[in-house]
Amino acid sequence: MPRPSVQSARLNEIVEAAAKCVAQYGLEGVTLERIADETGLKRPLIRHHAGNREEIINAVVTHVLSGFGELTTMFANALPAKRGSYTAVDHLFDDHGRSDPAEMMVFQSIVAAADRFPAEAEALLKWVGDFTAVVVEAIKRDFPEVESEAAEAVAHGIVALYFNVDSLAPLKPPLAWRRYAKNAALLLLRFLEDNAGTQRAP
Amino acid sequence: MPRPSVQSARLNEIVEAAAKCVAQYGLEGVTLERIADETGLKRPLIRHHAGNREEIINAVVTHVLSGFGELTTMFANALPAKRGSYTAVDHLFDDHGRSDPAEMMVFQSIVAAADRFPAEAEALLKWVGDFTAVVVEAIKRDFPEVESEAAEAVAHGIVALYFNVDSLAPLKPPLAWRRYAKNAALLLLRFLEDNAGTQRAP
DNA sequence: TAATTAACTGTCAAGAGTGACAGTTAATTA
DNA sequence: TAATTAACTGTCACTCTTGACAGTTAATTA
Repeated sequence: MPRPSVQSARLNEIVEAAAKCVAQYGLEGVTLERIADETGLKRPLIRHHAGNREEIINAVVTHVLSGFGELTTMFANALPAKRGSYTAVDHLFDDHGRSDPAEMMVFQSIVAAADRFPAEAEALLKWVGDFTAVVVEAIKRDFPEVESEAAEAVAHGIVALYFNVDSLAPLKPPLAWRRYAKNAALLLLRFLEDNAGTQRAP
Repeated sequence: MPRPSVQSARLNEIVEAAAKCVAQYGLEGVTLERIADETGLKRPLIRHHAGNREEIINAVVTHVLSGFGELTTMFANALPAKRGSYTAVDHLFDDHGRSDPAEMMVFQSIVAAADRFPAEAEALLKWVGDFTAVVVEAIKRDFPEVESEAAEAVAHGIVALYFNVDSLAPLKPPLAWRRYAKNAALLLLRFLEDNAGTQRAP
């Protein structure tokens, strides 16, 4: 008999809006007023649904972190058993399956505030490791003879190129830069192609 | 006969302190109080020497940007005529000649705020292009026969790896990651070594 | 040593943001 | 249609930050 609750839906709206604020202004730039403007809701309502400023910031951070977690599993599942490393590169550097640009900026904000958010920073580091590990696994499936060190180097290179493209996106870099990044990633795989089983120290 | 002025020295201190604040808290997190704490000066003195909040933020941004400019020329000058590309990788991935970690965080803050600082964002983009161009030139000197597209891809890859290592530094990643990054950079150069003059499309 | 001028301090008013709460509106069901 | 409960609004007090300015201290030279 009560009025139906929209709490969870509103909470989601609010967290998404707060994420946009974090992306633009950083963690310190999150104000209830900005969230209110972004959502079209009145400021006191923001607090009613999502708690105080600190709770909202925590919610954004955990939301983004869990989003990253999902991204990793989706990414891992999208890789076929053979030539998975090439599929990975396609996924990462074609618009297909890109991450939300705002999320990447939240990522950077947490990194910058690592001192004040040690637990979150650690989770983020773990995520980067897990994400890279997915690429490493794909590489090892495709190139079973490759040395672990080389597989790690290539995987880290691919992930670094991906992060870089995404994190520079707000600067609106020339389109060619994305192509260069993808080509560089492919060059790293080419090395494995040409040297699998016959590595020397790099 | 007046008391000697320390204006310029103080201004420098203040801008450096403000840069630290930007690194930790983002552009929105810069407060005169934090700068005062960082420098040990009283808040009103901050304003006396460096102007109001907005002017200080602008000063930080231009200071960091010009620092990047210097970094580029120093970097370019440090590269010998032959095997300059390898020297570049050594410089970028060994502690030698690293950039101030705070500056990298300011970089990220400006990127995030690109909408509100279009001119600064453009300058930053130009800087990234210039910095990459230095690597491209070194590559072309070392591998004169290489296709331009491949040289760009390798240079972008090396720079991306460098940016990535620096921007993740606050997370205190495992030491191995830096080695992986350097190895990936070297693998990119290896590709040029093995394929100079006999390139096919990647 | 006295004049001069810059460095520095204390303090207050104005503005922005947060937190809290009373009160109003609206949707559902008995 | 009346009761119930959640969504929503208006507003006030408190805190934090900025901007401003009067006043004090200190170093240099005439």
